[in-house]
Amino acid sequence: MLLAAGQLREHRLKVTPQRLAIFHMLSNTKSHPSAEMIYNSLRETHPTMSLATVYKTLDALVKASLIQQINVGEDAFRYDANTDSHPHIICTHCHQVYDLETDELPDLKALVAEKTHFRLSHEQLYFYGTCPDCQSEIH
Amino acid sequence: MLLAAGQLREHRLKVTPQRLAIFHMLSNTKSHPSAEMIYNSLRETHPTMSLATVYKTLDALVKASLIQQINVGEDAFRYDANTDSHPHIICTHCHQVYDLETDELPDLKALVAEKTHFRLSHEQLYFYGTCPDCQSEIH
DNA sequence: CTTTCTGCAAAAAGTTTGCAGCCAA
DNA sequence: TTGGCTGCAAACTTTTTGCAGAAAG
Repeated sequence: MLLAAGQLREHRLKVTPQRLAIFHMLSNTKSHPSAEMIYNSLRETHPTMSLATVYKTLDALVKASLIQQINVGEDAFRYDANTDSHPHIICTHCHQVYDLETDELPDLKALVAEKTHFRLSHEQLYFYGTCPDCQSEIH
Repeated sequence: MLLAAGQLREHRLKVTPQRLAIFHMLSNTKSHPSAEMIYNSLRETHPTMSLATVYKTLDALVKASLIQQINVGEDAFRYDANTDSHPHIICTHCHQVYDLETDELPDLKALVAEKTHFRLSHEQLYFYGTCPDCQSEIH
């Protein structure tokens, strides 16, 4: 992937097959996978890659602001190639994590900054419930 | 503490000194402590209490909906005796966690439910930044 | 050729569990 | 009395780290 390689180079990160695979996989999914999920999904194509490498790569990508780490309240962190600080909605039944379009919600940052006098850097908004698919499945 | 004892009994939990101490400590702080912080702060008065007991007690209190567990994105969980699902604001400098009054923010739940067709159960809203105290300290 | 990266294994950190004895009801 | 609770130690899970060899630039 030329694009990914360029982005890595810009941050003075060496372009390795492992990094390309992880970054590429994250860029082409909407599933917000955990480190373990990434590791398992790349096992077929990269059978020698270790879980430690997945963690080190994710750490490098987060530090370079090429991906973001999110914490939906499960045991493990999830990763997202969309680096905007956008709200997520999580199905507590199937554990899928979906994006919410930012423009669908009012901007709270300015309001909170005004009320609290904090200098705000980012926010994390999570909504939990049952997704439409799981709702019909339960019935 | 009579109040706390009664709340424990209502949920068929035995009233023990350890549970009273933990519940009481959580009810009288605004600091959203972690299990470790609770353990350390009760060491003086309850030197024989183990960290495992703190975890088991917190688990029992969460299950009884007497406290809530929050996940501000740090390594460890934090606990809050305020069981309403209210937004938090976290100082990334001093790691303090503050409450935000719910009525200061618009209610997003109905809006999100309408847009996504999820059946929503709860939400977690976290704002990150530098608190006023740390802002002046840095200068 | 230098520096960074990988992959293995071991360690760390937070949390959970098994179990024997203890205590609230 | 008895079923639930405590406290200890051991286990477990996710993530981090040290290090030797491998690969990128």
